[in-house]
Amino acid sequence: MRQNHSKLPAGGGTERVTIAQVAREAGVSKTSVSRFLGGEFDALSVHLREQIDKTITRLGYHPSQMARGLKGGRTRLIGMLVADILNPYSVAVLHGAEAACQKYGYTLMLCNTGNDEKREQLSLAALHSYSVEGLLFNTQGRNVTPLRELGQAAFPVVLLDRRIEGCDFDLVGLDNIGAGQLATRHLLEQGYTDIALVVQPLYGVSSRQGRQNGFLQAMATQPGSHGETLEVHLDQPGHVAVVLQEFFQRRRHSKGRMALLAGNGMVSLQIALALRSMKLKFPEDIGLLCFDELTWSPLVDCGISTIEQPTYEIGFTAIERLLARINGERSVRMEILLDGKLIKRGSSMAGNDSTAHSSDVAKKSRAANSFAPSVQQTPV
Amino acid sequence: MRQNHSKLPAGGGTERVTIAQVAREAGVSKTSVSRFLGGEFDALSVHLREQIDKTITRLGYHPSQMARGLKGGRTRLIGMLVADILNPYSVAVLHGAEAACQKYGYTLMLCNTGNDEKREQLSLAALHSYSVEGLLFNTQGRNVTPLRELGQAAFPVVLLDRRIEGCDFDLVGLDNIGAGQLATRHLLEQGYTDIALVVQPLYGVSSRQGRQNGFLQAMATQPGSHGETLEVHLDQPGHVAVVLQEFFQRRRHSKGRMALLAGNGMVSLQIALALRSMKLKFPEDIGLLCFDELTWSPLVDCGISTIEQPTYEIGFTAIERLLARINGERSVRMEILLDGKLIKRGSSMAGNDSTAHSSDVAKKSRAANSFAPSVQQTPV
DNA sequence: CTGTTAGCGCGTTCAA
DNA sequence: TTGAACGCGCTAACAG
Repeated sequence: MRQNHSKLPAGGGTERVTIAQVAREAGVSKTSVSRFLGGEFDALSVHLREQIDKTITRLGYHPSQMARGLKGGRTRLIGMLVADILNPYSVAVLHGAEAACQKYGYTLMLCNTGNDEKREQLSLAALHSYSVEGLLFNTQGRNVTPLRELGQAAFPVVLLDRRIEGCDFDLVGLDNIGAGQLATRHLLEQGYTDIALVVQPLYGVSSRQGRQNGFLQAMATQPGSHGETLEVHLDQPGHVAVVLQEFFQRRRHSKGRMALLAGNGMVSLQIALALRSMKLKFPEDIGLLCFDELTWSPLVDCGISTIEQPTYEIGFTAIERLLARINGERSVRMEILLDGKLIKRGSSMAGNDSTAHSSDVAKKSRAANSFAPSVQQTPV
Repeated sequence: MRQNHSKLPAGGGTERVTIAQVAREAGVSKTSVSRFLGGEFDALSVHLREQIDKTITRLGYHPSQMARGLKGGRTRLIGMLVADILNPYSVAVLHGAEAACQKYGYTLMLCNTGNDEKREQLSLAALHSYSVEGLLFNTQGRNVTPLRELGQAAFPVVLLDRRIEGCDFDLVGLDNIGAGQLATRHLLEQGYTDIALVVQPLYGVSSRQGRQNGFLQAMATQPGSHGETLEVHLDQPGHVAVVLQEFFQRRRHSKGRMALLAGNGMVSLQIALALRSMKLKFPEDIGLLCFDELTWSPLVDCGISTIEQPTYEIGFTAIERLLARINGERSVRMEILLDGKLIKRGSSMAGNDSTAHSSDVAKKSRAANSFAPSVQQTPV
């Protein structure tokens, strides 16, 4: 009888050890084992406890979360919807979120929507079908009807980075306005007066709008400075170069010093590629400051100054917020905005009286072959 | 009676629509609904079919995968264990894997082990407890006992990138030997004769060993050339700089032209940082070729030459392989090795008679402040 | 073609 | 303290 617990009875498949087997071998009832698992030790005699403990480890028993979830709804599953897994920001946040899940005994179900509404819907349905206890959400705010339903049902959802119109979910992200101001002030202090914020289409994306607001507010404090927002489409190769080119031409009569403020990591990359194709160097020709600290930020030319987001913390905190909701917290909507950190590098430090002014930049950029050839494309 | 299907009966919680409700409202039995879901249309009258279809959409019914899995073991869940989610290679593979999962109607449960054995064990147990149908595995090959058990139980597992001693799981990854040769031959053709392969500790990691083998084989074809392998610890800040320094000193009497071959993306980053801290430029001072194409490869100085891996395809293929096993394929162990692609950029193209030779490099590197200060640390 | 019945592995009453 | 019995939502035999 002692050798009867072979793990490979017949066919190749792993036979699951069930609570019933444990109970039988330990000579107790299923309930006792269940209680043991649930930590209700005060309802078990010491003898039983030991007996069960031994049997469990001997058989290598692991309770089935499936069955467990089926009963009480505690699946210990959290779904995460990511807009674009190729976006380093998303991955960095994912890193923190996964760590938190592991800490609190949850498991992450990951879906990448690739910025596709349809896949978003499908993923949402899939996650729902597994009875995830909550959702971490980071996607385009388009077509929010399914989201609204979740909201009405008081289903636990925490938004990452972007607010969504008409949904009162908790949000964890960056203090975008503050970060926008921080970035802009730094550029102004360095003597830049012609500054362009380069972003992907603002269309209702609250984080982008927040950064723009911060940017505009800070610009407004400096009379005589000129600030404008450039929208670029990252899915159109070479578009960034064209937009920059136009900007340079437009400002060719300006006496001011020029700088670019990249709205996020993916824009940064495209800007860096575009500038290179135009043979423009920073900070000599133009200043540059980018949202999102990336591994390669220190590496390009004299190093790119950045606004670093506490991505790991954002992900970790978001999960904690979500767990609070899952555990029944009913307080009003919460918004946790963490601070960005300015990392100064060469790209924004031209010194106070460098050579190049707007007119020079325009000339130079015209001279170079303008339309960025073979720019490596990284979809939005 | 028609208005009776409210989704929010009482409390805030989302009440799940069950198959029983659908059956009741449609006036049929649960079995019929189940058959409908399972696509057994030939066992249903047209009338029933329509009735069920309507009721399902009206109620917004979604079958519970939990309950479904509990019964037949088809959870449509796949677990993925990632060694380090901060490693761009892992993320790129994840991207492909997730896409494949979505295509085939599976959902991915993601665990990041952070190269920690303990977390690996825990994650394995967690995934098992959810009855994942298969496992995508990419981690250190240490402590493989739990893996072996899975192997004996014929549990579907596909290995990513690295083979594991004593386990006969399918593998999808790069043709490392071929890629190593490809890389080395390119450097030799460009006139480099003193080449160092810089890798993280080889310790049983088959992919690293494969690349080294390819490297050594290619070096052996070129008499008079010198090749050596440098092991670096990425978790020790500045270690790369020290190792390179020592290499330069060791080769200071050589007449040959020097090049570095980075063993993966994370090593590339540290090498680039180290060279910069030593004020060494490529390709003037030293040639550089890196495994793993990264978004920033074209951006650093004159651009870094790379060996690009078909990461998306690796992830996608791995899932397909796994599904084949899940669906009962019993053929012998398979190894799918995809080809790397050489992307030539400035860092390996010094032209045939550039200035710098080993002796100069040694001198120059000594002159600069050698111990990389404040090197941004990115753990292994 | 269709419905009835019996579990899947577990948590949770309710008695003993 | 312990155990028997029921049900979670679903699928799969087995009848009709």
